[in-house]
Amino acid sequence: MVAGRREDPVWLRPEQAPTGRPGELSRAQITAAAVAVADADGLDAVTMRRVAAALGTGAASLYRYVLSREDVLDLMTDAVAAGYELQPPTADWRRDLLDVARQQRALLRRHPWLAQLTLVRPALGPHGMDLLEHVVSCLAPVPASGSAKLEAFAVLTALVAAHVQNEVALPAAERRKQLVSFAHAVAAGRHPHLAALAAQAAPGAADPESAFDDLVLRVLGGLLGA
Amino acid sequence: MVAGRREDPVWLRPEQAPTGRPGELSRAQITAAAVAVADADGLDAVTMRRVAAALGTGAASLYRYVLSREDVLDLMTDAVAAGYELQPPTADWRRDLLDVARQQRALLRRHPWLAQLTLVRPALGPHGMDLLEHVVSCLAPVPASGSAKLEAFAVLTALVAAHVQNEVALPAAERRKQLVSFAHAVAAGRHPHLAALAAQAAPGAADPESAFDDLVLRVLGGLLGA
DNA sequence: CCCCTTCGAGTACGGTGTTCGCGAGCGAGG
DNA sequence: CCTCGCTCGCGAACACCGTACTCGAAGGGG
Repeated sequence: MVAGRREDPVWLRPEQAPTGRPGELSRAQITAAAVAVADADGLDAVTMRRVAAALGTGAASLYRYVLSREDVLDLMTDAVAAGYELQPPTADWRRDLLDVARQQRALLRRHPWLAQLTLVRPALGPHGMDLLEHVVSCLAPVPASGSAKLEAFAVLTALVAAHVQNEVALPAAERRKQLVSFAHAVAAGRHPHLAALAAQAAPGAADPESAFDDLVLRVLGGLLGA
Repeated sequence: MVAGRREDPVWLRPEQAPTGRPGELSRAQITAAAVAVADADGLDAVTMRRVAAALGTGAASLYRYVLSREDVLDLMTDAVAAGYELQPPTADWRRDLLDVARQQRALLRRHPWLAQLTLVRPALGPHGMDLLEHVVSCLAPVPASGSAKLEAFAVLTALVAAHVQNEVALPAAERRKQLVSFAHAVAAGRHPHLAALAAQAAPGAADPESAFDDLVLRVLGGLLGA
């Protein structure tokens, strides 16, 4: 029960050795520095050297606190998850989960790199577990199997992350490529239904907040029964 | 109208110059080699040097056919999308879209790296456009706005990709970490609802095929009306 | 046939994550 | 109080990576 096996998640490994010279840094500091770098210059800018420089130390020093760069990414994910303000469940689980989704969207918009991380490297640290506990507790009155509830959590998370990624976290060049491809396909004439869709035009794009709410509620309804 | 601007997607740029010495390779060959490497050793193994080596050439040569490594990834995505066997729409759009989702799942399982790519770098090449056209045509009788249909396509794609990623495309070490974290959270006792869920146990996990079908149909129902 | 253009690819550059080795520093045991 | 054993900090090094430059070589249209 001493914990700390190399293949365990970061959060279960002891941060410091119990004996010897104590460290000058902490995982919390490393995590904060990494988040700051990612916020400023994106996820690719989160290199060991860069994070270390932000802390005024050398890259190799970080490995005293962390096993790999992926550990840093996991820590970043959970650090942001600490930002949820979980309200006690009400009688209306749809409202409760919509609130969670809205908070997730807000966090993802504040940290655009998180969308990619959530999608490609789903990590559940302590704060992620708290979030999951909260969601499951909100769903207590819903007559669905436990696995269905876990699935709902996973789907909701992925849905919001993908949504925000399309909203803000995709490089402008990528979005431009999509548009050009679409326009080209329409112009080529071999995609009549797409052409019809394009002709129908986007009707001013209703306010994105309520569109998001609507999307989440629809998916939730489908997942967990009307 | 000559096409070929540097910021256009790969598929719109001419593959070869119209004059001068013709190339010995082709984008198709490069794409096939890259897919083979990814199938064998994962997406991270798809390096310019490795793909070039598989073709018996040098890394720098690939840049005669491709602007960057990201171009190669886009080509890989669309190459797999060529594998869809799109049936003519029936009267039952739910069945039609479920068929698409099943095919997508099968393709993703055959090429596990694609899940990550789809989630993090959604690319719509010619075959992707054909797929989108097909989905939209299946949805013709559905009374929903065009943007709602596009949204449904995006959600469906992301949903299936995330699902397959959790099924097969996540490294065993990652899945293990999730389990350990979960068990640890339950054992710590501060997550009663999670503990209840764990106690309730997974009831033999019903056959994953029908679970997938069920998930897709539920989400579709929520998205596009009962 | 020749020349212009493109192709092939060796070499090089600046970067990455990670390991090694070693001196420095701290805390505990005698 | 001193010393021993440990850990920490971190410069240097390794094996790669994506990509730019720069040639000589090679093929096809005039």
